[in-house]
Amino acid sequence: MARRVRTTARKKPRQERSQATVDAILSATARVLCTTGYDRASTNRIALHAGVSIGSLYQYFPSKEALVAALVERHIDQMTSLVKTKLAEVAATPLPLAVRTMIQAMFDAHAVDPKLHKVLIEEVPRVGRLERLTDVERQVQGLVAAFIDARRDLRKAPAHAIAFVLVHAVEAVTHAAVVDELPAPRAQEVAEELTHLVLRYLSPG
Amino acid sequence: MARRVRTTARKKPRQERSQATVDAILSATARVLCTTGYDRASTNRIALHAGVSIGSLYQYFPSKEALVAALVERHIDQMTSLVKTKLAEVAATPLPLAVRTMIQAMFDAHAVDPKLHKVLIEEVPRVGRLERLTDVERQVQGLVAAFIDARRDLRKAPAHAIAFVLVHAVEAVTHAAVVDELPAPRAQEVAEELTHLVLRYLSPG
DNA sequence: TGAATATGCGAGCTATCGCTCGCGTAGACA
DNA sequence: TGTCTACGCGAGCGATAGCTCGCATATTCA
Repeated sequence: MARRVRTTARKKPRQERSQATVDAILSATARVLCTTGYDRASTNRIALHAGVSIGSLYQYFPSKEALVAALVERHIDQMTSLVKTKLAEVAATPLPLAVRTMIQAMFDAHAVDPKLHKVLIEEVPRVGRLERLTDVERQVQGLVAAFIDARRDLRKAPAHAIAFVLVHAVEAVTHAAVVDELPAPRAQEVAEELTHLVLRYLSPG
Repeated sequence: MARRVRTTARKKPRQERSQATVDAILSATARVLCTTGYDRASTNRIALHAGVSIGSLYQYFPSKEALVAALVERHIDQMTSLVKTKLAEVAATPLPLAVRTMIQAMFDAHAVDPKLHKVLIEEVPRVGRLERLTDVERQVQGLVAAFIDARRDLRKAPAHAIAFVLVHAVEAVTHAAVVDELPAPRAQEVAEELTHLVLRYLSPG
């Protein structure tokens, strides 16, 4: 157990069927992670659930770490692409609308695959390639800091500090609302309170 | 590996030396968790680092889960006792001071053992007895909700929603500041911004 | 059609895991 | 001092982990 050697890709799929195999493996990884948790999610079990031999799995993913890293990548892309496009869209809109939209986008992003997100955040060790999980937050922080710098209608304070507080606060509340599986009306209340929190915080008054 | 059977205590230490053994085991668990991560932290390795035989370890902790649960308990107690006493202290003080004090208390609580806290939050699977980790948050939320209800000088909104947003926001920002190992001046900035965030949010204006 | 290549297979290797159990030793009490 | 019990020990068990490797089958292309 736990040898963690090769983390780079091993072989690239050239034919259609092999691409299907790769997809099946990744999907199975997500399913098994959700149902059994990280340390019970053995590569053998994943291969079994994917309807693929363990040999095939290791033909495309050189290690368990690489496998999970690939899944993380896929999941992160799905979430961030959603948030990034929204952020670009609202760059020039009035602040209240912009904030409301972004918070909704955060909720939507977390709704992509809440259970997987939970496992990825709460159980996957952030070593090696898996560190990307934390990288993304920094990346988003940068974008938000830029967004804040570009605005003159906000209270003045170090943009990096504002971004730090804002990103983590919004992320955490959204995450908690989704992970705690709040019923829709409660979630709605929380989303509104969160919007309120951010708007009050940013207004120069 | 991974049998997870007995989770209740096995034997209670009666003599002094055995209490020392238990302490050594718990401390070693914390150290090994921090240095190797959760899934590399085997019971054998922990016993080794504690200078104790694997047999002795299992004399006091019936399973790895129980061992980690005990450590979680100890860590949580250290953190929450600090926060709870402060919360009681400031119950009747003016809001700005109360908030400032509580946020400082949160930073202090996270400073108790940041690395352990990080591992406990990010890697330990929340199954069985380990769920207590999430229980605490709900508990704190209740206390804060009560605190809010007791005050008439705040904006009116469902106390539970306010508490939800507040607790998760403050927790996340504090946690991030400590885990990211922000240099002191940056941390100070963040703490001030966080205070600002909360005060703005709570003021009725 | 046949050679070359891409893909798929799974028995099984080694390492390590969580944990047991039989036995030796230190301290308490008579 | 002898007896009883709390405490400590560590070889080693069964299970399972991550992963390899030799071989079978499907596909491409000449």
